[in-house]
Amino acid sequence: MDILQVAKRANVSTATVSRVLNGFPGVREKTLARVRRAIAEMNYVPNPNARSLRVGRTRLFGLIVSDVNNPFFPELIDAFEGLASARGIEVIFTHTNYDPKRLHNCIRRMIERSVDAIAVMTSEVEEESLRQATKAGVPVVLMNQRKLADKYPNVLVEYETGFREALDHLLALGHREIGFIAGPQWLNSAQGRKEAFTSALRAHALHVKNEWIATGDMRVEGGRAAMEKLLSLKQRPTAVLASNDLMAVGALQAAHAAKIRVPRDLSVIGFDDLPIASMVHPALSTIRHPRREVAARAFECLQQIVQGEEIRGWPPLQPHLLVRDSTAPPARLRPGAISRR
Amino acid sequence: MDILQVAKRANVSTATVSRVLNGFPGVREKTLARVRRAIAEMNYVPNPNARSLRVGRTRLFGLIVSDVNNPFFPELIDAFEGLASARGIEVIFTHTNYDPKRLHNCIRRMIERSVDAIAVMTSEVEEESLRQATKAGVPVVLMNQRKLADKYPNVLVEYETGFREALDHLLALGHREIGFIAGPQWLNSAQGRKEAFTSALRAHALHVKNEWIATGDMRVEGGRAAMEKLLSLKQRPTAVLASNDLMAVGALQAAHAAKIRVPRDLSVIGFDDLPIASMVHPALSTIRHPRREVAARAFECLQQIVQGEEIRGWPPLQPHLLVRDSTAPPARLRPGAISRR
DNA sequence: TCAAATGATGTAAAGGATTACATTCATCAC
DNA sequence: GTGATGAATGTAATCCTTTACATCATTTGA
Repeated sequence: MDILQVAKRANVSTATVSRVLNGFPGVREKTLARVRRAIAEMNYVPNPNARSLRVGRTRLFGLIVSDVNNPFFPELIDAFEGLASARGIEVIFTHTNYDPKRLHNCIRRMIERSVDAIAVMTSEVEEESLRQATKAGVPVVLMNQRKLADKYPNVLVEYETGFREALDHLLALGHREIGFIAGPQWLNSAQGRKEAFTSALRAHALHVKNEWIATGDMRVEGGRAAMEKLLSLKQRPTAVLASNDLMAVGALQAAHAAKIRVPRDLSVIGFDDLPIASMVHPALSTIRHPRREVAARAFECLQQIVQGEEIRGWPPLQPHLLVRDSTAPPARLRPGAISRR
Repeated sequence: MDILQVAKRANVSTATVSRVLNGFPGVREKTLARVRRAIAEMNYVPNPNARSLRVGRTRLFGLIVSDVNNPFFPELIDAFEGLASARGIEVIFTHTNYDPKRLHNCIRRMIERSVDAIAVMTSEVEEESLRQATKAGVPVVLMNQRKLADKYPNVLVEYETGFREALDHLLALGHREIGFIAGPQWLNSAQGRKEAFTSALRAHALHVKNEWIATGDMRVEGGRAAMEKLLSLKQRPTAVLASNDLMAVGALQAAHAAKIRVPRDLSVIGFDDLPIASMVHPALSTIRHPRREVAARAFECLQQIVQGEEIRGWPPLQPHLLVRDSTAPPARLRPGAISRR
């Protein structure tokens, strides 16, 4: 079942079979048919290792994310994999569990597998790890790594747009006291989100009130704790934005536990639009992170580099607000009081 | 940067370098050191294609799931991938989106990539698709496909145990009227779960009341609709089990919308223990599906087959009940009434 | 001391495709 | 009829590693 058998059966040389296989022009119609039939009859499939060995390309892309278990990623993976498979490219896939050391390993492994390109869709990236890829001649694309934006192709997402829309919405509802649940500032993405939030605040001529910014761990638990802190304040915000949906869900839980009703007594807005955002009660208003588009751009970008095309620069992607049920006009009660109807 | 360069630098033959690379015994200590140094200095990595071409094994496993976006799967993927990478095996990963035709494709693609083995962790499996793999000599392992259990290695999960525990719990709380939200019966897994439920009911000497079995689509929306149906009954159950957590979440939403408080007025138990189960309010009591163990067994099984070992038969895995906040003693009110304290 | 056994290393074939270059054959112009 | 042209096909080198077998050096046993 190698190409030679097919060649024999079709009474041609291996070269001709190869030409048919790869759609090269200049094979007579009749020969073509004969070869095709032979291929079909033997249901022959070419050996990808032999092919890659010779050609130097594997049609294999690497995809690295932070954490499969984080519901942010599945959609991104899905989109990336879908595009790849439509183009006959296979994806090998790993995750770092947020550990930069593991990123190093992941990249090494992928290079050893001689992937054609790597999409590093993690929140944290150390340049050192990327250098391996550069050295090995494997193109890389990153997600939202502004610090490395001039050195590596980068799919950018303009968080600020999302926050502005969220603030527009809250202001329109009448909110003026707006809190924020940030993530740990050593986390790249968390830092970016916080900066985007404060920047959006200023753009709306609101000033940043530090005690209204609590910090969580980007997970549900941390969001709950952060919200508890905000709720314990003498004067507390009437609306709270969270850096991600998981923390927003935690915030909802904290509010519920404190018998503060969302959205009547408090408005909450998340970020990302995870599937859970629409499953919790009340359904969470949130800023949709365009992760399918991120995946698509990342893929396309790699594809272009691999094919030696000019890589196109894109404007950053824009996240947009999705209004669901967790926002309403503020209660305007005296500070600390709890609405009972 | 091929093995010959390394050989030259270390003043040995390519055979010796290969021996060092693959940890074969019988290389003198000194030579070994020399070769190692050469490898390190040139930071040489062997070409996996050439290697696979020669050896006939790729150290590549395929993993096929139904749907990445279904929060059931990430943990399974995570576990599988973790085991693989610890053993120097890479995973190529696809999903069928519940479409048996795509399964066929997925398997074909993996065979074309000459993976060493395939884990088919989908709820639906058509034997026809598997035959490709058999024909190509690629071992396959399935998840919970009882119909194919004698033909293909199979990781079984005994749903019934979980349901029994759930019923034990509900009965102990005092429930006697127990409803069920089933999934579409053309879905393999949904059918299995329903059968397990009725069987568990009978094991507890409760009889199966057909109007208390509603059917959803295994998604949140379907769970909500099914629960609405159950709630509209004259005489309705005091507790409801759902075939999966997504539908249980939908059930929670329906109850909330109908101002029926869970668990005071109605107990709800899910199945799977998805991450959302602990995020919703009230935190969902559920039956934990041992999906990490499923992944581990699947992986181990494939590994054994690939290495030509005797494949071990395991007893089925047991799912267990996790009690959270969505179950409580029944209200014992007159039918249709709503508790107001 | 010598044959045999053992240990370390080397040589070269094999694995299956692609592809530069060579060849064949038909066609055409003159 | 002949040489040139171009289309179709073939030959064989190449990609890089593994590994059966060969070789050579050293040790062992009598």
